[in-house]
Amino acid sequence: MSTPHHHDEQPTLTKNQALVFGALKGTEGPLTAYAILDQLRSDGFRAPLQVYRALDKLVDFGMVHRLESLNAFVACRHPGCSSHESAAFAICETCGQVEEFSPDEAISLLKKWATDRRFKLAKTTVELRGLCDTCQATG
Amino acid sequence: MSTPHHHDEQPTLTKNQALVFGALKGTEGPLTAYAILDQLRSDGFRAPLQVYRALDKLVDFGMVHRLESLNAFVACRHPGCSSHESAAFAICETCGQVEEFSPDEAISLLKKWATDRRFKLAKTTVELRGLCDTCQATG
DNA sequence: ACTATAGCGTAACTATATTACATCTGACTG
DNA sequence: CAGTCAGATGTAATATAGTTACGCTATAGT
Repeated sequence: MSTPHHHDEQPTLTKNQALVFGALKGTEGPLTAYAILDQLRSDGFRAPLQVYRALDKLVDFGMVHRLESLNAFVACRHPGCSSHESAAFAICETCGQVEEFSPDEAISLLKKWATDRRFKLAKTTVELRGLCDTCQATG
Repeated sequence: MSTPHHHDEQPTLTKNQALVFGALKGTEGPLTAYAILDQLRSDGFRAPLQVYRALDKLVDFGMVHRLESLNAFVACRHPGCSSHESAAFAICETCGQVEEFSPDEAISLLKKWATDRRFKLAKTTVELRGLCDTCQATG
């Protein structure tokens, strides 16, 4: 196996990482760390740290995103996990659905702002909260 | 006094709201709710809820922003509290300094994305994490 | 006075995340 | 093979963040 690097295409996952990633992939919408823990108790998980450790790695690999405004996590839906650096999320406050998108132009403008200020950008968080199409119609 | 509305210019603050706002204004950088609580114990604050209730109102008034990626709060630095809707934050991970700015173009693009998807936008979170100019030089 | 609304005080609790420390496992080295 | 080193794991305890529940207070309108 090759040494795992930040943002490798397909890093080899440990057992715990695979279990946590599986839980996220198998769920539509975000999961909190404790929700993942509960799902994985039958697989032997006992403590939050087991989940947080796996999540740290998965986020580092670019396979999972953290939603800051929800304290929750989602599997990356980008085929091939491209462009995590420019990921943004639209979160419906009614149904909880999360749509991941890549507002490249907007992100470029933010990067330009950072460059102009000599701010060395490590991570960009863009999260839209509101009501999805369906929930507006329903409500 | 006029009835306080969302985003009125200068809403009358209650005693607790004024204390919490004062704590934030008097601090360079963000404060967590519990940090505010500790600061205000000498003013009679005893419980987190006293802080959270005041913060809810202050955020509603547009006088305070919540930083989702820090679980913390900052006083709005915009003169006259204009353009809270397009506020963004650059957060230095070394010194903790927070710079508020208004990336109007980027926000417009995000709004357009939302409109195109019929996503009814309630709140936009834009937070840049990284290293400020000074801390790059220092470190 | 009666009522409605907003604010306040306190306790208990839930939810989220980290620290500390011990153990295990596989890979590399001499 | 024994030594050792890094990464991963298991567990408990603790720290940090936020909410629910309940009752009381203040003020404005009728």
